[in-house]
Amino acid sequence: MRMAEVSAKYELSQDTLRYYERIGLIPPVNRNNSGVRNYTEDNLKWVEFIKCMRTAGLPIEALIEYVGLFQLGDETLEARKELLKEQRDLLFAKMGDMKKTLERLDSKIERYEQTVGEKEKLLNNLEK
Amino acid sequence: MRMAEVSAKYELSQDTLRYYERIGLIPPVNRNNSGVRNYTEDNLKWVEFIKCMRTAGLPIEALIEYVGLFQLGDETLEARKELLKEQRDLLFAKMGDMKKTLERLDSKIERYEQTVGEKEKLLNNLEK
DNA sequence: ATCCCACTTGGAGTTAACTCAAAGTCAAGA
DNA sequence: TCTTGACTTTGAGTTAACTCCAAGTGGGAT
Repeated sequence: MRMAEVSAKYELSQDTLRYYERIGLIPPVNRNNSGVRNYTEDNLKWVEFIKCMRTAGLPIEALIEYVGLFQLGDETLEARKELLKEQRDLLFAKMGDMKKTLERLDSKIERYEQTVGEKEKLLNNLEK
Repeated sequence: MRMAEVSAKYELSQDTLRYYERIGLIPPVNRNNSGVRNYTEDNLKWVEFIKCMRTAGLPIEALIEYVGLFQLGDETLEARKELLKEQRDLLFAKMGDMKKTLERLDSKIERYEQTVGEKEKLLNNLEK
């Protein structure tokens, strides 16, 4: 699969795809004999995985490390597991913060609804 | 309350507190006659609110707009409500993405646990 | 009186994560 | 043959959100 298609499929700009590859966030993609990238199924899986992780806000640096460990083979299973656990816990904590804020926003909005409602009632009374 | 204390209480650097005030993310804080900030209860509430919102990742730009609207008074109740709703929905969506990623990480970690476990068993067998 | 320390301002520097621009190559179609 | 268009590389530019630095001031302790 060529870059244009990959870009469309995963909604990542071509620049971003090149950038990710350049910094080692996805493993190198093979080229045809004129240097054009040809994404394999395996490449696509990486792209999809990285996109998912980035969407959730995992830092690029940690993901680069994961990809690097992966390429070193089975020796790094344990290290990869620990890395994922660490990021999982960070993500979990962040979701906790967000949940608190979401609740706070919800009750704030609720109060705004009431206040705006009362203002309207007042205006209605004046009209009569 | 002086800045050092506010900084400690909310774990925001003094630089960040000044920055927030400079860009209008918190309303202006009164100074004593030698120009030193003196945070009132009301100022502290803003600091705490903004910290909470920022921790959840709400963009500074939206928060500046909220503070601006607030300072314009009751005319802006409706606009403020809409702004909060919009940010709430964005936050909610983001949490959805993160939940998906969290689940994916959890099952990936689970698989790593199994794989690492099997490798250890293999090694144990070799030792016998 | 002098020294220290917590503050002040204005402006420059940093980091993460892209994003864009310039100049070049190659294959296919008119 | 010439052009078009999708790609290539290298390197610079951008954005958000801080973070740091230099130079200055006012008030309290020694």
